[in-house]
Amino acid sequence: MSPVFALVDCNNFYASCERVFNPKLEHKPVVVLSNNDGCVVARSNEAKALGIRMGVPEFQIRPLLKAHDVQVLSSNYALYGDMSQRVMETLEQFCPDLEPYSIDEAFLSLSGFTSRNLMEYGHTIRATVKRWTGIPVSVGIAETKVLAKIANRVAKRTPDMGGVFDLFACPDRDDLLGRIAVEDVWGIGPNHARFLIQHGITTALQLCQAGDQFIRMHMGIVGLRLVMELRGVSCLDLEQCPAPKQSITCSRAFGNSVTTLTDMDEAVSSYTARAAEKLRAEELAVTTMTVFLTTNEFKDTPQYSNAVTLKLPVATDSTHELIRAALQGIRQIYRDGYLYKKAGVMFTGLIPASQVQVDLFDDQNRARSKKLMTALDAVNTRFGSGTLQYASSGMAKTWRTQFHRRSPAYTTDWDALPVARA
DNA sequence: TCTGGGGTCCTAGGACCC
DNA sequence: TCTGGGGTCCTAGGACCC
Repeated sequence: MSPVFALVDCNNFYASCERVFNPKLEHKPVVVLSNNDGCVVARSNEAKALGIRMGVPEFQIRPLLKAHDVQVLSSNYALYGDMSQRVMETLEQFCPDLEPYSIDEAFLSLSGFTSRNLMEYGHTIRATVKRWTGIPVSVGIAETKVLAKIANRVAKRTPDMGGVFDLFACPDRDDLLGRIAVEDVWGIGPNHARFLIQHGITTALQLCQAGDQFIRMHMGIVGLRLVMELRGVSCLDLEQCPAPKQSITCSRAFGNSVTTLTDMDEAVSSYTARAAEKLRAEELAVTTMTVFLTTNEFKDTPQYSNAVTLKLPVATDSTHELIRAALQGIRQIYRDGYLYKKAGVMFTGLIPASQVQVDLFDDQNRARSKKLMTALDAVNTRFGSGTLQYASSGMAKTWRTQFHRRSPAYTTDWDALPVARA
């Protein structure tokens, strides 16, 4: 059975989520900002039409935002995560062979569906997701993932396609690939794009026709796979059972610069607590932790960044042990006299929590600690994250990430349920 | 004078993704 | 004044072992 992939991708996902619960945003330019209201991370079509680029700092386009009455929102990850789940559950109804690829897109395997009219099926999927979740999606269909990505792009950018494009039904594929810029191919980043253009390869078609040796030598095995996929040879399979996590990170830019070890301790404590929650949610324990901090690279002030990697004596998932280690780490790298902008912790060497090797001389009471963590997570899930927290995370939190224009958590907080008035 | 070969593990860095 | 966060995979090189 020759493979068939569909890529279903939500249109302007964060902006669309906001619109579902706030219809006043309909037909207006909308942008969603990153943490600390720093950069634009999502744009409605109207905002794109104004020339607002992805990733641009908000302060640089402030006059434009004002002039066009652009609706500006802080990001609301609780809302987007929940909406993502609804979209994925809807897709699953159509096709159990589903790989959620990111918060706003999923690959479907339609290999067993070739007797159907794939284009029509795509339209049914699209209409149902819209009806059930309110989120508009685009569907691209082809025989490899890389080509499905391209098909999806075509679906999105060609309004008369109605949001679905089936590459199998394309009469002149070379012509189509010839119109796709090489830097727009999935897997070609800025570095490889620059290199390829220097060598006269500027379109997906030219990349498709490049020599295997040349690609292997300059872009490695990953690049070669990508080119094979462009040629219609499927090398990237649908990954249905997600591989176990390799790492868990929590890092944030500070709302205000941190200049004291006390504040740094608080920030790193709370990031460690957050990362530990994620760790327990995955039922993992950590053996190695990296702590890092850095100054503001955009500022003309003295620069410093450093990181330290600590091996934990026993793999653990308990917040207080991890905080203790993190604070030790911070002491090794913190230097007075800098304006710190960001810090974080990364857990690597993750193992299933059930397989922790206990040290013979281990002095921790593991059973007690496990009960405490279970209770802590339960309270914070029920009453909101941060209801219970460690004293070392501090109270004032002048460094805390800022969200001045956040929408309510419409779907995950009873108090924020939208109210319909008759 | 003549200085093997192959394997594993770890780490750092680069490239990419959304 | 104001510039995000969280991941993956691959590769090269060094340490170490037999």
